[in-house]
Amino acid sequence: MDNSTTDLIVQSLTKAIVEHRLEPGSKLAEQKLADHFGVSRTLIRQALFRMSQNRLVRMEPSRGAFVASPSVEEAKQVFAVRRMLELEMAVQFTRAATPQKIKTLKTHLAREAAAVNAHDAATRTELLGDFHVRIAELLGNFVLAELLRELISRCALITLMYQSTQDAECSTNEHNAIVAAM
Amino acid sequence: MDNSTTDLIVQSLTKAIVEHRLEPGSKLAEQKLADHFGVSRTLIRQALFRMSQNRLVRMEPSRGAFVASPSVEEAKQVFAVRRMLELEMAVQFTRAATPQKIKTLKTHLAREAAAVNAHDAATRTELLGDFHVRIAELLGNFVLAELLRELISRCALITLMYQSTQDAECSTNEHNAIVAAM
DNA sequence: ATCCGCCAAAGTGTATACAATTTTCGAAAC
DNA sequence: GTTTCGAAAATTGTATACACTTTGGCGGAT
Repeated sequence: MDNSTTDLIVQSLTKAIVEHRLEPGSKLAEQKLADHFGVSRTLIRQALFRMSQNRLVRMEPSRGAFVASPSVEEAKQVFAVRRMLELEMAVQFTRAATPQKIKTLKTHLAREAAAVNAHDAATRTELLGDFHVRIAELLGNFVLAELLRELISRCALITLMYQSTQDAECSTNEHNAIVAAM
Repeated sequence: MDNSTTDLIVQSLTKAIVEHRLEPGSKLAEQKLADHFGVSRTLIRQALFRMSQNRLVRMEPSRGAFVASPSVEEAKQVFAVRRMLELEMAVQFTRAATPQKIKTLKTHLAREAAAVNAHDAATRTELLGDFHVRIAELLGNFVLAELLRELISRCALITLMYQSTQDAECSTNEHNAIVAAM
């Protein structure tokens, strides 16, 4: 089946949510989105359906789709899972690391640094998350990489929601420390 | 939005795949399924779409949906992720365990044993997987629990595919050992 | 002024229609 | 006998239609 168009819509909406252009809790009316993207409701529904599966969107029966607004409790759990995976992943990576692989990570860190210097918050956040996805890929575990990507999207939404109260995200400095330790 | 009907279809198909009534690689024609379930293709497509997200179904553009047949490589990766999570989870649980919680697990083990004695392979497999989901729930992390459930479905499909070559699943004995160690 | 019921408007849920693509199968060519 | 071509049939992808539910507001009763 061809879901390339749906994919584009998912990506576009995901980006909008993660970049906070769509606020948590706001309604995602199907017809409005359909008009906006110039497609029928069918494709919009598919996209919303998918996004409700990775929890960026919440759907209520007969009431429609809304940008997810995870509770504090759920937020903690998502972070806990992410931490679990990334911790164990770091351990495994230090065992499997080769100079070549470490070099790849260092290249990534350089890009992070560039984004920080350019005060480009959007790509900075993106790269901060990608760091861990990259490690999963270097471990050769693409299943893990994909799972992480999903978790990271959820985390991005959460950090934006609770920005003021919580700032637990990995910093570029921490990433540098991790790579240095290998 | 109401997806209760779709949910039923997903559950039914998932069960069929995990119980090996639908072989990996076999075609899932929309109209046939629609007739079988007595609904329109719309709902079938939603169900297949969802199942392709948790990788029990693979979809090819313009060619349709097929029961997934993960490669050996992917199988290893899925197991690796599952092992990572369950390992770290066990560690955390031993720290957070209370007599009450251990008792809950023991009850679960009793049910596992019953299924083994009754030679009920289907519920046995189900309970073997549920053991870890239960631990996640006892940890209070429902996000983790749900993630695990998904991974376990994938694992079930994989073990059925490679049954002859690989038998790496946790046994009831191992579960007993884990609980005893707490 | 507030509350209740009712109707219109808007929105969702499912089915169906239709275009586009793939598959199937038979006949012709080699 | 095998391969190749092409048209019919089947299947997928998207749009649209329609029934049903929710929402919002207006008028009247209290």
